Amino acid sequence: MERGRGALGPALELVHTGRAPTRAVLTAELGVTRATAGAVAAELEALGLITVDAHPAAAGSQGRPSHRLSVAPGGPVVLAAQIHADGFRAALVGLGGRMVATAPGCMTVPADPSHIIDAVVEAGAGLLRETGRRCLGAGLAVPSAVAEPDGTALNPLHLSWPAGAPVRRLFTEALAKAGVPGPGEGPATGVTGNDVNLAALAEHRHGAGRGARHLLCVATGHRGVGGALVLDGRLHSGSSGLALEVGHLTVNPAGLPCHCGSRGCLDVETDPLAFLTAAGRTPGPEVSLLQQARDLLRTEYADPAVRAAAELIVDRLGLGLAGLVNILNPDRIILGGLHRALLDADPERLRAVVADRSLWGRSGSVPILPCTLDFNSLIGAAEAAWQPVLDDPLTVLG
Amino acid sequence: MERGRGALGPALELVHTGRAPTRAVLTAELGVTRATAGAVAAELEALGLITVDAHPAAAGSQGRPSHRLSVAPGGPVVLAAQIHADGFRAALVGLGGRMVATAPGCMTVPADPSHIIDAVVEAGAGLLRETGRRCLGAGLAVPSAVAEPDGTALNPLHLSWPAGAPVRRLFTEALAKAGVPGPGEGPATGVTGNDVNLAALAEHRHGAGRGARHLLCVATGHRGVGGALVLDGRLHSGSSGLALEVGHLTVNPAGLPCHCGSRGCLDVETDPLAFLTAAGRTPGPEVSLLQQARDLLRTEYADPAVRAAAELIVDRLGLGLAGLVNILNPDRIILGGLHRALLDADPERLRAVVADRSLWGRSGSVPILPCTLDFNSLIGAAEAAWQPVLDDPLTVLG
DNA sequence: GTGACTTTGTGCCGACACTAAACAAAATAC
DNA sequence: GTATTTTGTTTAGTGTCGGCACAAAGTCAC
Repeated sequence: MERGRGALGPALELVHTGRAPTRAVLTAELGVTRATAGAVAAELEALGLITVDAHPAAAGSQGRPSHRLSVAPGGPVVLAAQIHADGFRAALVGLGGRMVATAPGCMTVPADPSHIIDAVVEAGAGLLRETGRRCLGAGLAVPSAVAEPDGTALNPLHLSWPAGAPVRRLFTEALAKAGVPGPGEGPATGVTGNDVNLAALAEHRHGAGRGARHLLCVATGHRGVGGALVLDGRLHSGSSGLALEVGHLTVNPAGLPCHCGSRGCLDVETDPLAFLTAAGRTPGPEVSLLQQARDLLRTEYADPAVRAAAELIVDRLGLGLAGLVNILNPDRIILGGLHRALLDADPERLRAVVADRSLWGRSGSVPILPCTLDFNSLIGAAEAAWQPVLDDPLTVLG
Repeated sequence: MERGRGALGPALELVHTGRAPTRAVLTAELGVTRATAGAVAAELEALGLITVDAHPAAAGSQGRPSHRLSVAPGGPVVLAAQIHADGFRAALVGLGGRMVATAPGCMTVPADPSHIIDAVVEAGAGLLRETGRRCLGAGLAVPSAVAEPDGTALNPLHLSWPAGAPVRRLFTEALAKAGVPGPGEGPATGVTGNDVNLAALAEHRHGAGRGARHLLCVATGHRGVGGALVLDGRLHSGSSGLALEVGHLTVNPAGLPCHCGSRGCLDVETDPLAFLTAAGRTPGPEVSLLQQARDLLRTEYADPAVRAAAELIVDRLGLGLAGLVNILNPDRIILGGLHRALLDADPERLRAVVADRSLWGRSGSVPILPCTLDFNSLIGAAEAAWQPVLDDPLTVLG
């Protein structure tokens, strides 16, 4: 008597995000009867996705103690991959955002995207062979806007890739070449997305964005600024995957010219290079601009010139965030990269600027938080790969 | 043998928006079997919401001709109300966006919002008494941002209302006072929203926005600029109803100061007053600014000064729209008010500016269309009032 | 016209996800 | 030790929908 197919996906997502620690909570969250929740949990356990503790946890409260629901420790995984300016990283990620195995691979990124995509997939496939875990999908994060439905990288700025590189196709081909299995008998099909978008998804599921209904993420990488919006738990990437290109909001009308044709864009006014320049430093070639900017902020914040530069960047960032608040009206903002470091250095200043410059900020200001997840783009790539399973476990696992 | 409760809402919405002219199309659109679609149609007919033609329409194509599905002509209605700078308007609106009866009431708007809300509701209640139609809900459009979940009007700019007027409460109280019945036994509860938001909803259901998945609307009233976004058929109004306050995007860094503290905002650079000023006209007090701007554009577009002013405003509007395209990535843009008139005057110029200044505009540009619906805010208020019925007809009607 | 074909609509049955309600289990409360 | 509270399971039943066969109403070919 197998019951609960319709509620299976939502139930798995609740356990996955840690919002259903017991069957009793699951019952309440799903809005179904105890019988249904029990059947659903039993079926997810039979599928090998979750485990139900044999012995109830320490009671503490009144009534029959409940058995703990958790993600199955030895359960299936997805292959997660990330490509960034300094190289790549591959990992196996289980449900609950758990990193099961990682293969950091630092190297210079070649101009031919297929080489590095092959390499990162091969690294992931190696992890699969070592661990022997079942693989249900694969996701890749790239530092570029990814156009839908083509799956092409439009502006791989930090990489020396050609614009329009067909990253999804290359990823899927690499998965087939490396023999990475999908949920069925065929090879896995690769999910590919922008790194900031995927990081936002990860933060929403497992990090500082939990529980937000309208989550805005803004982050700097090495150059430029990326944005992402998670609406009701789903990534909003626009009609062709190109939404939240927030880098060209005007934040300094008299500012630097930008390649977009305007001046004083968020992109060129708040990225690591802008900060280093404002502080009067000439960036060196040894480590990444982001690293140099972070180091400067950490070690020399007492220096008035550094502090003034930070405040200048914060003011401009605040102007940009205020513009986004007026347009998107999020209930939470999460910052990553250099912006996160700037928030940590002086949280009040940024919050004050945003509240002052957004239309309704004075009545009820938006919480602005640092991101909390390590490797959030990587975890986000895994989240995207898990999505089909979370939507309909039975069809995928059958 | 009542079947098809789950698909009832989607089916009604398909008939309501004219996307399901026959049961065969309904079957395909719902993705169910013919049996289910037939049962659903029968139940909606039994509820008095739709009619199924007794005789099949002229065949034309091969196979058995299908019976026509349409909105029930004498079916229930909702009370729709709109308040604008020049007064108010009330109407009864049936399914399909059909205006069944209207009561235009022009007058000056008093500083006390409850007076005019009482008046517009009383006008609507009069229509209900005259026609004897069953009323299932009520919606009100106001020219102000409406904060959620409070239902207060934050910036009733064109009206002399106090900021923060509790319009939803006043509306609901007026409905009770006037004895407007809701779907159950109690009085109707009023739905209240910003006029541009509601207009966007109406255009999406019955106008130029049909079929768009990510629809952006931008419109000028008399002063300022409003925006709205319809995502997958649902209005996106942000976490507290304040999204798409697009008026403070910077479109002219050296421009006029704005009350928001910045300069050159879309609000002050592209509204009717900006156009009249740019054309060297001093606006008179006799008709509304919007009317004067439209008249000038229609009658004197040949005048080089007027044409240059129009092009200036179009260029600035294009810059603002390009910024929104970068952030929202819509698949269609609809313009209303003066912006609509400017688009009509020179469609190519605006499209070119948006394509040129948006990041990905050159590869695939966004269609920009004029709005097509008369009284779209009013119809939108009705749409919002119909929403509970469209979501779950059985619960509302019993 | 007549028959073949195409498309639409309906009746019947079964699958199945879920509810309802009674029962059972395991803790705390007094 | 008994009552109470909360959790979990069993059983029966309900309602929605898919599958399938059949019927209806047109066009097309000749």
